Amino acid sequence: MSLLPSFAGVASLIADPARAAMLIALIDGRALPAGELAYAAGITAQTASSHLAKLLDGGLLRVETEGRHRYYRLAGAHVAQALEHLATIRPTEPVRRKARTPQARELRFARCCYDHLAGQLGVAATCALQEKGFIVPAEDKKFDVTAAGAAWFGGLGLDVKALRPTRRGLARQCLDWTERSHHLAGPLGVAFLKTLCDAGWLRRSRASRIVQLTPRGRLELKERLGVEVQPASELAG
Amino acid sequence: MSLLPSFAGVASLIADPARAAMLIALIDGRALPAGELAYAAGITAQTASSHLAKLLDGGLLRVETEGRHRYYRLAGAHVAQALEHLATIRPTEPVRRKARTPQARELRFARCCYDHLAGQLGVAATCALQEKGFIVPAEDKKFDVTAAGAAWFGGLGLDVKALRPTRRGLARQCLDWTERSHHLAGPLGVAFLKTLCDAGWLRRSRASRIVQLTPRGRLELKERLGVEVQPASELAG
DNA sequence: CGGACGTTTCGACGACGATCGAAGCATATC
DNA sequence: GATATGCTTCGATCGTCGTCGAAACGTCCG
Repeated sequence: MSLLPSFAGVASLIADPARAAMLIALIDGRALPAGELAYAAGITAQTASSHLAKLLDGGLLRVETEGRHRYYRLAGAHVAQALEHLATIRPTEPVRRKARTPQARELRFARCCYDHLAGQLGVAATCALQEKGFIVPAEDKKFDVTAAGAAWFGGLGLDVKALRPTRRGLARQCLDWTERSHHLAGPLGVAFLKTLCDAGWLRRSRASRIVQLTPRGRLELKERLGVEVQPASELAG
Repeated sequence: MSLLPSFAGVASLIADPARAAMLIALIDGRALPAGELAYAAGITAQTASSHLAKLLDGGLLRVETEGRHRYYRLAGAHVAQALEHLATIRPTEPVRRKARTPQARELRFARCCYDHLAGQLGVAATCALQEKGFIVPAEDKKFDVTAAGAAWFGGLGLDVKALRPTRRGLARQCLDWTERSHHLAGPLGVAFLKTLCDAGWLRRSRASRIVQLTPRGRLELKERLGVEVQPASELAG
């Protein structure tokens, strides 16, 4: 009866490895041209074009034409969320730990998700903020910022009151890809990452989504938040 | 980089219509035997068995053997969440409204989901119950029944106090497929549908899951709940 | 035990769809 | 205009997977 066209249909769109690779490449919200997505998926331009058309129809992507390029991006945050939730499902068997590339390791350690901090560092920081009572989980996947929290952010030069909440609130809980936990997102999350970068605690890579923790940043995070992390290079993987 | 090997794999498990139907049948957390799932998906027992084995491997289902039955259920709340988020993705385009068969139209208008009311009518009624303050959304996808609500149900001859809550509560929020919203489920939902049928407001079809709204029912629902709906036969699509 | 029932395994068939080569369009560059 | 580049459409091939019939396995019941 096909009462659920969207459901299985959407899943089948994600099910193809090539399409999944493209979606993953787009998950941080960037817009990429078709050719680059083809490269990311390891397929020819023709095949990629066909896939992109399907994802477009399926409501997973949006596209903007600019000159002779066509830039594709996720249709919205709800798509990113759905993808992230999908990733929480794992095969039951103890999946053999694959040896990760150094890059993958760094990416897992700290990266930007849209414009906020994600990865082990992002989750650790968010946990610490909660433990200190600076932010508290609220309904609808949001965080409330406490008075103490506003003061603490202020000490970093981040004026919480100056931030303009979007329709979805000031601070949101964003499910973390690799860590299976939440990290800080929303306008506060964006400002937080920017503040930490400006202060020289973090460094964003230009080419990828990797975020590096500087020695200075490591020290400050430990002192101010009690967050103690190993740099990516020392992680087992 | 294959940071998420299981990603496309999990999606492909959901992508099959038969498997999707089984997952949907399980989305409220109940455990169902293989045969019933086969029936729900409209396939033979052999085929269903193969699908169930895959879903099991994929970490989407758990199973408990009891006598000669095998009861399958979702592997956890995270699976249900992922499924629901998937359902939020819709084709962008007001996809050319397919001419639905009269049956599909009726099914979309009102049907029973297990033993409670679903479809446009189910969602409308549930929304009205919330607006009137008779039920309020609670944690863990449950509804709480207010004192006013208990009184209102009592006026219908439905004694809320006489209902025995299951382990999952007295009233639950069940995701509605076609309407992309929640409707009332759980013991209260079951009793509600039964009461409305007994009162002659609704009529359940014996062969299918279609539920018909009688003229009397239409009038009563409008007066008592402020619910105003068009009968299925007058709907456009 | 023997028969009924629920479930799984095996094998074969058939259809859907992912893929790429070749060609067609559109835009940019000279 | 002519040519290169980025992307899409068309057509054909091929592998994969969903499907069911037949049969085996296990449990319940008389």
